[in-house]
Amino acid sequence: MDVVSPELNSLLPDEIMDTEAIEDVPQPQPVATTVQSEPSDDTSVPMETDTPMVSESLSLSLATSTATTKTTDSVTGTSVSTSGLQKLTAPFTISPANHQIILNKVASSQATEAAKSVGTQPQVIKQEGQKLLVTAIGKSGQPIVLQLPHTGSKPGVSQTSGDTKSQAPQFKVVTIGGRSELKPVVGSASNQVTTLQAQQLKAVQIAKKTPASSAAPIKFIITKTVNSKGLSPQTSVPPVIAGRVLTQNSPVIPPRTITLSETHNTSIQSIPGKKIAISPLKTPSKVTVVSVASPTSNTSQKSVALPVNVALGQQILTVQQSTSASPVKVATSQSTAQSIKPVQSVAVGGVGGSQFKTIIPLATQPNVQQIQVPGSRFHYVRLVTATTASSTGQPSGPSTSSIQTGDLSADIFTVVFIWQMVAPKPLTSAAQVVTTTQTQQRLIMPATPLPQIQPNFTNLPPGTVLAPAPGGGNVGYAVVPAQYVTQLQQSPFVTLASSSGFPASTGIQTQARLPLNGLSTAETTSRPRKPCNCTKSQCLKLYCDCFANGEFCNNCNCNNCFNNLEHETERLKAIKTCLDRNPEAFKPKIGKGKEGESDRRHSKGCNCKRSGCLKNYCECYEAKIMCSSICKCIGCKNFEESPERKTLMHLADAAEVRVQQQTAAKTKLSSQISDLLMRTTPVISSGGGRLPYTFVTKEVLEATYECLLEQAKKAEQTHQPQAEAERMILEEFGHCLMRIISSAGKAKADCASINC
DNA sequence: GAGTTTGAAACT
DNA sequence: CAGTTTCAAACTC
Repeated sequence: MDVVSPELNSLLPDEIMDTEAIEDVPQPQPVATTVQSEPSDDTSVPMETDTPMVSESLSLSLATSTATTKTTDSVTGTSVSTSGLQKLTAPFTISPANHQIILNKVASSQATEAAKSVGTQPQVIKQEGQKLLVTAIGKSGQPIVLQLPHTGSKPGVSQTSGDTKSQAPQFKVVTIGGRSELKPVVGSASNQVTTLQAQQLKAVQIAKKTPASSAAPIKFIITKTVNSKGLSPQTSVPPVIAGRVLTQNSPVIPPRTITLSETHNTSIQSIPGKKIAISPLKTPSKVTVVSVASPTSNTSQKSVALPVNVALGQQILTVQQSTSASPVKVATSQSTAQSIKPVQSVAVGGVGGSQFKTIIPLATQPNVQQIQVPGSRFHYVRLVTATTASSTGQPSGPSTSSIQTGDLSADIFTVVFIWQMVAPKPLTSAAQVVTTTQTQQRLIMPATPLPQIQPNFTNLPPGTVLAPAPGGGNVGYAVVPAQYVTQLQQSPFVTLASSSGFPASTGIQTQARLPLNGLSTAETTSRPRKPCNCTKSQCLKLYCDCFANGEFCNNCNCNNCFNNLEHETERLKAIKTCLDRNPEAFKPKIGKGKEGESDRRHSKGCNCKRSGCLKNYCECYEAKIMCSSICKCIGCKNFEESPERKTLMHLADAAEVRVQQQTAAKTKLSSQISDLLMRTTPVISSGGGRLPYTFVTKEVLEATYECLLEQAKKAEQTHQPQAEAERMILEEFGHCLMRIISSAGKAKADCASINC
């Protein structure tokens, strides 16, 4: 494992926070209750934000950001509403030691302290001593610990704060934020089968400790919605099983994968991976979920797609399940997945449908968990050590999971940032990377030097780059290119699609998109990155755009390419070399300008001499920005008042308009031709608006031919020029076609009138 | 598609 | 840090 200098952290923020590169996912603006992350959080996450997306990026809010979150069962129509729910703008914290997942920002201590100040305990969902600590980022949120229930716990039982031993056999719907009553817990495993199959909804109840008494816990709702699609009625395994929490410490405990996610045509797969691809990336638009898996885990993981709405204090984590998810697979995977792997993964689907967050168990640490949270562009994952987690329970049934309030005492050692949600792809068994994207993904995983966790990172695959956060103490960062995930998925040994329980998403764009050179997200996402053509650099130098963008070469034309998983060592070395040479080598070149200057400018400026900075040789021009004072160009014409530039821009605009018009014309013509063919093509079946008869019959063709021939003869007799003759013939042909179409339409109408 | 131009990256 | 070389993309024909 390589640790890069703290400078790496400095380059992360810009890209991370550059939300322009993030694929646009509809995210409703939070109502007044939305909690904004504090800029001060940047201390732990040194990000330079070109756009004020901090809160959104860190937000786990998925389905709704409004104060009131309502989860409705698609089948039964039952709904659970939580008032005062807000976006949970908290990163995840994972405690490998105690299976704790803390959804909180680096400054989780702040939230924890705040919670303590009000006398509240972090809400914990425990399973056999495993805790999920969900805390709001920044100030107002109180940490919530989701502790997995013991197997023997009874369904529907709400856990009070401090009762870490009590176990809930199943997920419960818990409302957090002012509501004292607990939602009825979803039925037991057996019940869940029926209930879930019917309702396709799973609710996770999370009890929140109240400051004064645990009797009236504040609730936040975690609901799981399973897509009925593809769900076989005979399926013996209910989606609820997916949410089952098993004791990781137990050797026979099946790997736990809890997917709280929108399954929107996306597949989430948790694969026991041995590697984590972490590499410094250049652009913010890419976010890759990196899995830190134990090399020893070789069993299948269970994944559960859960729409989760988590309201914590004033913060809310909302996850809605998409309808496209295949619950059948989930159930299957869960039923099949058994105790071999100690991996827990939680996937949370957001409204956007393509976004996921995954918390993956780190290495062999039993406490490591995977969490996928869809719906949030930017995610935070922190790994913390939980000192109070209890792990004695045995996983009873697939449907048993409980949420308890519990103590949170953990040492933060690792922080994982995940942003740029993407459509999940099948994961490889060798890697625990969970998410894939239509857009580029990048995973930044801060790693802390805690000794107990350090061993885990030794299992990271080559290419992993870990960097300590500047002044972050025990917090560091690791950047992983989304491409890594893609490669893992493309690897021959990656075949979890069938076992993942999630349908493999189709049409997923494997090539990550970067807001390269300041291009907008739409620009970068609308067109695929050009394949490189490197011949001598082995794609391991910045000459290679793929490498420079932190991507693996994919479908490129390069020769002797080393920018792939097969040459991880070389790649890592090259990355280090580049970083040694220039710590900001992978930082976006287009950043924010000085005060009063343009919002975007080249970080280093160009050095053009002959192009006048009006050709794409110039990086400024290529990025569609003006040259700035830091440029060293000669004969620059790329400034605001430049007539050459204006002319060029006008020409470019005109050309673009022409292209658009041509495209539209082609589309229209194609549509017309298609429509014509539809009308004239003989159709046996009368469905789909097709004409029931064959109108272009042999007789029609012969008649048309006669007409055309007659027109030709007429032209010849009148000694018309060839061009005129052709025109006449074509004109006649057009008339023939019109008559055919007219006849066809009339015949169809007549047919319809007689109901044929 | 081949060859040229260009400027960033890499090297000295 | 400056000059030179290498490199791959952009551009031209």
